[in-house]
Amino acid sequence: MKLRTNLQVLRRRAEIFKALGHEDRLRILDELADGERCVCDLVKAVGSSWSTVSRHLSVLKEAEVIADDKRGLQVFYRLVLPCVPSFMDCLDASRKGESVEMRRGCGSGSQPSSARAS
Amino acid sequence: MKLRTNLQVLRRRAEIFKALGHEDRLRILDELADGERCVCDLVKAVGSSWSTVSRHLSVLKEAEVIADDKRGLQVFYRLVLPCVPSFMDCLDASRKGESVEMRRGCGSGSQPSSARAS
DNA sequence: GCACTATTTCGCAAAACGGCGAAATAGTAT
DNA sequence: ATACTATTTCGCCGTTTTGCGAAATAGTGC
Repeated sequence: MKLRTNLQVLRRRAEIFKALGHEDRLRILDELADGERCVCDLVKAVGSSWSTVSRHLSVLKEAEVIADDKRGLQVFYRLVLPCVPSFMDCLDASRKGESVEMRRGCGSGSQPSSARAS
Repeated sequence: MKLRTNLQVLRRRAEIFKALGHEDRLRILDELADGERCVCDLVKAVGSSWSTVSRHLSVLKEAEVIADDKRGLQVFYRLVLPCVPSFMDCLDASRKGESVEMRRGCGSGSQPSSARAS
């Protein structure tokens, strides 16, 4: 019998998931998985306007998924939430339609990590 | 040098994150973490109208985070995405303001799992 | 100070989302 | 078929999110 998770915790989780719930923001995280990047790099990677990318970054930062670091004229962003990359790998393992059904064992370290590259 | 993740994969991930990005839907998943539940139970747990809860369920089902099972008059839902619960635990470990900074080791099996109960 | 570059904030319009009650659907029983 | 229960779908409407260009801000060099 597990106790019900309290509202604050649920809200915090939802904030993170909302921040992650956008294709372009996931593209940004994909870039940051390799190490920090300046906004200029991320603008190139995403392909939207500076203002749009900047807003995506502020959403991720507000949720504390990423953090920034100003150096000179540039601002560098880096991934801060530790569990994101391995969770992504687990999600990718459950491609839509392929029926996973509570298979355990996802979540730790580095999975085979297929599904890369177009 | 990691290759860029392709668009389809990003879209699939975003769909899942969007589905998870709502307080009430996380409450539903919290209930389902204990085992399957009929819609009536979930309506009680969430505290919104049937139509609203039903829509939340359809969002989660469409994203294949949960699956349903009709038995008689009732519909039972169950969790289907294996990595969700452990990811939640990792998220909870990074409470806002507490600075996690790339600490690895989240993601596998069952963490101490604090943050339960109001 | 002025010019220049990198980035964020603002203000707007379009699209997506969330919640509700009413109506529709489906299963069971009589 | 009718009645009853469990659940989903629909239509409306208010709120939030998104994307953009323009303007604002911040850091550097002269």
